[in-house]
Amino acid sequence: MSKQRLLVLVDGSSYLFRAYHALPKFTNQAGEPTGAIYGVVNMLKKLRVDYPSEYLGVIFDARGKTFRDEMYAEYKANRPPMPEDLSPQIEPLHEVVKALGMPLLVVPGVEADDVIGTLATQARDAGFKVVISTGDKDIAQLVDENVTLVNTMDDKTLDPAGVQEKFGVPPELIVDYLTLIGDTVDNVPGVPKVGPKTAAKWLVQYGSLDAIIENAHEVKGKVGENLRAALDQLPLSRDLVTLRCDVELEHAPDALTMGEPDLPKLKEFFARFEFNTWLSEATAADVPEPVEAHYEVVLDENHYDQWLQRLREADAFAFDTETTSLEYVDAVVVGISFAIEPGHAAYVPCGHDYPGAPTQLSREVVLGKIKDLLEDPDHPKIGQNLKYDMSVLANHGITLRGVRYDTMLESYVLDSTATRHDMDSLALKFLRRKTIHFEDIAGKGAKQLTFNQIALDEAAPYAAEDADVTLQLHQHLWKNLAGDEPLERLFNELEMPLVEVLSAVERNGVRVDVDMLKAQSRELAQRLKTLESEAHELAGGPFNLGSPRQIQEILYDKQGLPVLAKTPKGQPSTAESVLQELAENYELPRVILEHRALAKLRSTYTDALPACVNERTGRVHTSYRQAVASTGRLSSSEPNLQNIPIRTPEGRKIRQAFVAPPGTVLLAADYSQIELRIMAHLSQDAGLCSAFANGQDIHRATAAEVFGLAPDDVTGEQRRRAKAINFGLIYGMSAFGLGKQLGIDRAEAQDYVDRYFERYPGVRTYMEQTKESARERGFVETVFGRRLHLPEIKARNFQRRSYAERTAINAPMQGTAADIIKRAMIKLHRRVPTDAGTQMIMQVHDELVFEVAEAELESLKSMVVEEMTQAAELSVPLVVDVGVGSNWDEAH
DNA sequence: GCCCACCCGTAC
DNA sequence: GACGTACGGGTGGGCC
Repeated sequence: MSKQRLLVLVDGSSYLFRAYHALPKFTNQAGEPTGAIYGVVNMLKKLRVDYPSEYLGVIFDARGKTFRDEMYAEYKANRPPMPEDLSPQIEPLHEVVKALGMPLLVVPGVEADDVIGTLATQARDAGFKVVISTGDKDIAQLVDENVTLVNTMDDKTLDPAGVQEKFGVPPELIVDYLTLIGDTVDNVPGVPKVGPKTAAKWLVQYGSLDAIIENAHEVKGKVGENLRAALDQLPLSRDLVTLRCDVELEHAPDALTMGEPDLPKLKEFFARFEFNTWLSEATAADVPEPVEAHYEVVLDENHYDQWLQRLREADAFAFDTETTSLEYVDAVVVGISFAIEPGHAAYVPCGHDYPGAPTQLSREVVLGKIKDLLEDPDHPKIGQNLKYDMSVLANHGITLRGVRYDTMLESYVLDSTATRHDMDSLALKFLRRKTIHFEDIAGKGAKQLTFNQIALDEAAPYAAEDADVTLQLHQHLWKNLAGDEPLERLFNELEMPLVEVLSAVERNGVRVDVDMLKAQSRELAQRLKTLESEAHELAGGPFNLGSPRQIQEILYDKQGLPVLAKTPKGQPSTAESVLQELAENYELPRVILEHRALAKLRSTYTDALPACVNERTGRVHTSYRQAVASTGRLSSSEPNLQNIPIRTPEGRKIRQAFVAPPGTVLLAADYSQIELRIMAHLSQDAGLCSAFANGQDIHRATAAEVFGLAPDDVTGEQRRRAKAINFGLIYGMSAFGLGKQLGIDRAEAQDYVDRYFERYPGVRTYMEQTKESARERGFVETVFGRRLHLPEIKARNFQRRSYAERTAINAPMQGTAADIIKRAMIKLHRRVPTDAGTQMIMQVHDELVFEVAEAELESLKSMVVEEMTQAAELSVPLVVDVGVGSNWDEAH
């Protein structure tokens, strides 16, 4: 015999009002009211404990008029408007209810009570027991032997006997009862002077409202007169208080089933509203059940074959390579680990050599047997930072394909502002799991072992865990990513396909003329020496020119120069802009500046770069980091090739050392003003759009507008100022910042800004809307759906909030530009022929650099321009400038 | 010898 | 306080 099904219906609107009035006026740090949300969610949680039914619906009133307003113009006319700190709680509450996994019903044109009446009736007829959670007495009319009420605030339940006891009439007379009493709040007229007592007395005496009406003539006294005077409007009142039980609904009661809670969303809400206990609960619940680890070490061919078979049969598998080095171009595989289901993983060592190491399968056998599988695009792979594994495998002639899920990128796409996306951090954050760290088994510092030197009983659990944890992370992260269409597309169509492109660009490397750099170093050293003596002479004694602290002492303490600015720590600043100003009147700052500039070039570039040339390839191989910059940009490190000097002639000489090998030339293609173009696209500002559409020099056009001149009459200085305005806007700069940048006073800078916004009003609107949307949604996004979370956009702390606002303005532009060039890179990687020596070798945010076989120059040039300009359809054209030369400086 | 915070400067 | 995103070199102090 099956148990009778139970449907719980929640009168959300009734609880919303009751919670609002019952609870103190909670607000979060950002000043958002949260009390009513807290109260309702608290009630819902309690209800789930009391009635853990499979079927449940939470019903709220919709906005706007209902059929009762049509029936009776005065309906609810006495009701005060909704308090202004309640209405902003409604939408978020709906979202929380959904995130709790509860079916939410908001039906326009009727009231929540009518929806409840309809569902209760339908459910009862379908054989359900129904419990209605409400604080509203009107709903007592629905009670029968299968429908009961519960007031979750005070835990009182009402069955038919309870209704009789409470109201003095049975449920079927509740409508009549309410009609006689009327409702002052809803402005339903009843019979004046008739309250609960009289209504119940009459109904007991006569049996129904109709009977009372029939016998109205015999009722004595003032109330009798009132009753007779009210006779005409009683039918209307009865209609108004009668719940409709035939509302057209999308779903039958048995479709109202509890879903799984959306824990990430709940966490987001609970964090935002500062419901910290629930936040911890949700955080604790958002961790998969830990599974027992069964890790195997594979040492013989038979065992390996079994694993290979399972890998081939799996829908997807996680793997990780262990190697001799973090340097991807030199790393050699010493083992591979696999996981197909959580808790089960294997490590296949194939290169551990230490005294007493067990006999292992050879690298040739291990890689040889798995090559086909790794190269098969139809076998999806899961990994953490797969670009590295891809490169390591390439070192052994294996082209990794089917690179489908990179957990590092899953985490990055979900939240680019997280500071770390390495496996250990992700495991701790998402699985609450403390993993074995590399340093735990390899040691650190000078005596750090390479992986092949680590004993298998330590290495195997570490390696197998890597594959296992990666698989578990993927399952967890993918649950959050899949189904979020924009993010899923960004991941599938942009970030994952980019992995192999970046791997190729890194492996291609750049040829650097080491002799040239070394010669530059020597020359710089000489000039530095001269400048140093000069400085020491001016200072009246030796000091370290590389030490800001010592410079500060000399300039401000010993020589008493004016302190024009301080560092964030409060120390007198010796930054360039400050010394620049001091240099107008003093000699020493000028010398320090020149020394600094040259010392920077030497230490960071001419000395450092030669050390980065790989011995085997003779080229420099940077690492592009795909999960670092919160806006979606790439970053480059070891060495950073994205900050090679260009502005000064001395700096540019370093670019001359980035050379094309014989038979090739360098081609550099960069987007012209891409971020301003994106600003035009996003803001749809007419003036900005038409300036780009007409191919104008944008800074000159801006100057013409701001200074009220014809473009041809704009001076160089005016153009420079307009350029500063344009860049400042992209960064969310204030008038203060602009003034400082241009060396003008704040009022003048404000005047520029005002005139700019007067001429380009769309830009101002866009910026305001972006901030507003960030406040509402908690994030901003790029044209291609990349998100950047801004939890501090509502911070009370001015500094934090302002910073979030500037980020909100900048991120969509910077991020869209990043998306666009990534798209172009993917397309070009697929199109560029690989046989004649042409290859992509660098990306610098808005620029791509290719090494091009001379014979292919013309075709490549048009291909690059085509793909870069077509990488996005904006409302303004994308323009790409191309240069060619034997070195990177010439190619500009 | 190693690590880290700080200051500074390079790029887009 | 005031301009977004990065990386990295040198100093100088603390720690082992």
